Amino acid sequence: MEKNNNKKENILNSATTLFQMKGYHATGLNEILKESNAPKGSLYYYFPEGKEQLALESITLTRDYVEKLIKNRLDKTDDPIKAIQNSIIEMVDETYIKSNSIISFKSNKKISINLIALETVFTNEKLREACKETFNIWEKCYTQKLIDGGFESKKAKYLGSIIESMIEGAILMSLTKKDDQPLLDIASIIPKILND
Amino acid sequence: MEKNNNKKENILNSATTLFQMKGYHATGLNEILKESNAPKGSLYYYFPEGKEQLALESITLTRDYVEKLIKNRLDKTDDPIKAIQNSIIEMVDETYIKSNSIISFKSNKKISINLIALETVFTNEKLREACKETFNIWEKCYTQKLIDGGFESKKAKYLGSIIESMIEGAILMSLTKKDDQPLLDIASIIPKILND
DNA sequence: GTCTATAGTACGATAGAC
DNA sequence: GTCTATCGTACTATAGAC
Repeated sequence: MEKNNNKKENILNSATTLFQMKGYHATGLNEILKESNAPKGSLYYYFPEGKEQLALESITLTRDYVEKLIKNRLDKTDDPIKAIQNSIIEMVDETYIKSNSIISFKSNKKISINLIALETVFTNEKLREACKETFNIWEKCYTQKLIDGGFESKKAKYLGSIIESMIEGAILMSLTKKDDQPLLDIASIIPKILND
Repeated sequence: MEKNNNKKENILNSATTLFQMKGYHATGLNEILKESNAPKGSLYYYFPEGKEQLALESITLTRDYVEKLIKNRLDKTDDPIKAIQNSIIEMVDETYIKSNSIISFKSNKKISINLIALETVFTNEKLREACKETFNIWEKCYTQKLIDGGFESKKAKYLGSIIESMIEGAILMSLTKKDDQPLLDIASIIPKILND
């Protein structure tokens, strides 16, 4: 049973990394299987609904993993403004891909669902809904931290939406430019946005 | 000659819309040709380097189109803060896709290269570079408006980076959630970010 | 210059041996 | 339960008729 889970986990981990790096449509099942050293039969045994199920579980895996990551980081500092600022700076180490690309992404990092979100906006409602829910959960981490820090509920929600947009946008820009400056820039503006 | 351009333009316009909606890998050449009522021979006559060239020209088309759009909108208002805020609000009408999806996107709208940017980060340097340059050009529109409005050059550049990240992130969120609130939220916070 | 037919490959998925 | 062989379909790209 543990063995089964390991096998399933291997396939899912490879799929998650590949979907996040290359995208849903550019990633072939053969590639996933090659990466995880599994035969095709295994894939359809553990994921009977095929590629879509694989993507769905990849999204929820990333959702839960990143949610814990954010919460752990926010817990490290009492002041919500500094906590949020620091948590963004910590993201830089994960997202910024140096010229020797891939490596940092490849080592089982689960960072971003931005690519699969955009890929499915017009083409796959089920996956789009999963991405939407994921963003909402991450957003709520920031909102809750602000509420705990004394912000009024409605304002905290508004600010949480802005923070989430900024972070996902900066990840997009940092990846495209292969430069961590966009992420550092939005981290540094956080106090101005959150202070009264 | 005009005729040729029209034929080429038709193919390119169809490709641009499909790449932006479905992505580079999910869009087949057959689909582009069907949409633009052209035979396969035409595509390879006008775009001898095939799909990659088609994507490259799609990106530059969108780059120039959106650059003009942004500049025109920023020119409408003298105060840079209000000008930028209003230009974001005007984006809402283009980006927000209601339940009857697609239609607003389909009517030849060139809005976003976010999807193709993320798709090519790890897989196609040429296209990634084109996306990077596109983001830089759009970013400079905001930076220049701030400089013209009296902002110090270095600060204007820093703020331009933040504005561009926020906008692209909010587009991502608005599309994924099918909700214009993320874009409206970041528009409303602009004065707080830009005021001293 | 314009278009059709088709090559060659890779895809997602499945059937069925063991 | 595990794995292989293979199906049918789509893809990008090209060859070559007109």
